[in-house]
Amino acid sequence: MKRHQVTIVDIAKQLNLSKSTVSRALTGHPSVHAATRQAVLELAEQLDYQRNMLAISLITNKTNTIGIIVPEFSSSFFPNVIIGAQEIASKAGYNTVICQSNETYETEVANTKVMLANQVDGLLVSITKETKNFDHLKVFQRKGIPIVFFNRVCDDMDVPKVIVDDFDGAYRAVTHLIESGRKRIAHLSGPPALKISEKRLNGYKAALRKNNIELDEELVIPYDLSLEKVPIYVNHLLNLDNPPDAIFAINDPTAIEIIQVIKKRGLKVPKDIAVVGFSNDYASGLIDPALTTVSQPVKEMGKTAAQLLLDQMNRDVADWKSIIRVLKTELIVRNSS
Amino acid sequence: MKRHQVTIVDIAKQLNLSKSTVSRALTGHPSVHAATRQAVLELAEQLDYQRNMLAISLITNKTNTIGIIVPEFSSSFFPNVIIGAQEIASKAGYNTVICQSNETYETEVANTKVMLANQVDGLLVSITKETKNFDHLKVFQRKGIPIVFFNRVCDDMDVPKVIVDDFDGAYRAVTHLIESGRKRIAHLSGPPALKISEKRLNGYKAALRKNNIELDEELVIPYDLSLEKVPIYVNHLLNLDNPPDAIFAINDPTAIEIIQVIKKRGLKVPKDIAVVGFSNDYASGLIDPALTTVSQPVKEMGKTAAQLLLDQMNRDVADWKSIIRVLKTELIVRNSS
DNA sequence: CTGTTAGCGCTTTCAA
DNA sequence: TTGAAAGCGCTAACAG
Repeated sequence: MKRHQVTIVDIAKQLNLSKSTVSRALTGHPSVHAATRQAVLELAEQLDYQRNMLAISLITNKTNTIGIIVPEFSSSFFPNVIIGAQEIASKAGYNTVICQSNETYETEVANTKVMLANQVDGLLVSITKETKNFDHLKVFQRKGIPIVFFNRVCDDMDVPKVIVDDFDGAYRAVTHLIESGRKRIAHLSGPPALKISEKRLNGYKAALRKNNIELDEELVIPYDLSLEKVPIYVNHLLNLDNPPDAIFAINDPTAIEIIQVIKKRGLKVPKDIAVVGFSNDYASGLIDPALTTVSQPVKEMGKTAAQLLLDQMNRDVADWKSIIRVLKTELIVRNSS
Repeated sequence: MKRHQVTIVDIAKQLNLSKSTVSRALTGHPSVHAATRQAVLELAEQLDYQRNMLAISLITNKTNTIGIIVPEFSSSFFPNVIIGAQEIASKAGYNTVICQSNETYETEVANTKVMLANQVDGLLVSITKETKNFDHLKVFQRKGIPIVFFNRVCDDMDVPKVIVDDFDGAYRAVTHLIESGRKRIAHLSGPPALKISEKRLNGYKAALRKNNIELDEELVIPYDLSLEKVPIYVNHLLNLDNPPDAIFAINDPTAIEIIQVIKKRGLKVPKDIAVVGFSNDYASGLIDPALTTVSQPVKEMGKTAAQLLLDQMNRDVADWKSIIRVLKTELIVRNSS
């Protein structure tokens, strides 16, 4: 069937005006007779006229849409970042198109194609744990479409980034464990390719060093963030001749899994072994024992990233800046440590 | 700055062909010489040509986009529905635009405007707790844009809906409580305007009736789903002369809040009072004690809704059907009951 | 202040 | 099989 849409021409005909005059009236152009404008606006209202953004975008080469690509959607982290970003974007008159890459490189590449097809005016990205090649993202730079990274950033590209102070957060988390008397602190780390893994690992190491605890490589296990594998690593750690008395996890979902495994083995958290996470996800306060964790200003991160993106979009390509905004974290001590 | 885009004209010029031929080659039109097509395709590839969907949409009056409006984003429920819906949509070549209404009617109305501006080809909606007037949604029907409701549906409108068997789920949850010896079962219900509230309430009542337990109106409290108000109602219930020995909550977030409040008062779940939720959110299995709840096939719901929408979109308006798809729930008994 | 003209990038008749 | 021309709905010069 054929949908009918009310167009400027319809209004122009009924009012015996030219298209351009109607257009001007509609877009608030100053040089239109007040009475004319009034008439146009009234009729438009009455006819329920909607501007055809497709046509406008075709001309202006702007879609008023920003794209957001996130690795997943299931923990509370990314949805909350998105809430923040949408708040800022919609205030500035931008819509958002959201894609999730499902933590796979191929999907992420496909997502960028979608964004290109949608002709987004800007892109917010948090990369997958697999992403090592960034050509699909560099395309945007080349096309003059600004990009801002958040959380999981790409060091290769000279664009704005919003992160938290991962090093500092990890450092404080581990220091807290040491101060509560833990001697052998393990770290279930993330994929080495991710900057956050590296920085949190460095924070962990620095805290040990500062307190004259020798780093035991045996206690540091990098893993690929597939939660179903956590039991393997935790059991491995607990089966060591000299098992750890604390585990610092790369993130909260991991820490929560760790606690489950420990409990299943009949050990007590934190008596036998303390656990600390990173993120302060919604579930972390609810689990038993409640998880000690490093909280990130999640919504804030979304807002900041969106704001940075808007700034770029209103600038000439030549003036693009590659600011790195580092947000503060906060250590939340609960019962798991 | 001026972004440059490779267009059909560029290709046509280089190959000394007409725009139309290039267009035909690109769109896989049969009547084009094999060699010509080959040449066009190769050059397009080499030039990294991207079809301008705006222009195509302008002509075809189709955007290949479906809209999704959800009340919130913070529990695990809606993100998971969206994952399911996106899976089906993208397989069919559709992009998705997601909006969250933040549980307020005004935002929902604004969201529908966004969807209209984006000229979505179809809409998936779960309404807010406040939505009583549906004019903003009926607009879509009038314009020939199909709508499918999921989870929170509108009974006023004759369109496809995907829900779970709320009555049955509630019935079984409450029956389970009765069978485990509970005598005074309270129900923290949702806003009466929402169908799910009504149906779960009816399931609750039916289970009581079936077991010859008289309904005590004092034990049924409808509330507006603002979690911060849960303590008020729970404390009220616990302060009754004859307090309940179980609470059935409209959903999991509510149940989780209830457990917190009970624990804070120094009472034990489930010894002193059992709690049962509805949804099987991610957090529900983690909380202490693990929550007994009615699980819904969440991703499935998204998939079904998207499929129903696609079906409508490929049909003439006259043939639109208003199927109601009811998905099965499952009672998951854990430690809170 | 208003009308005319051209054109955004593409598809789609209608001819050749 | 290919080309020329018209037009999707709108805006943006350029005239008047």
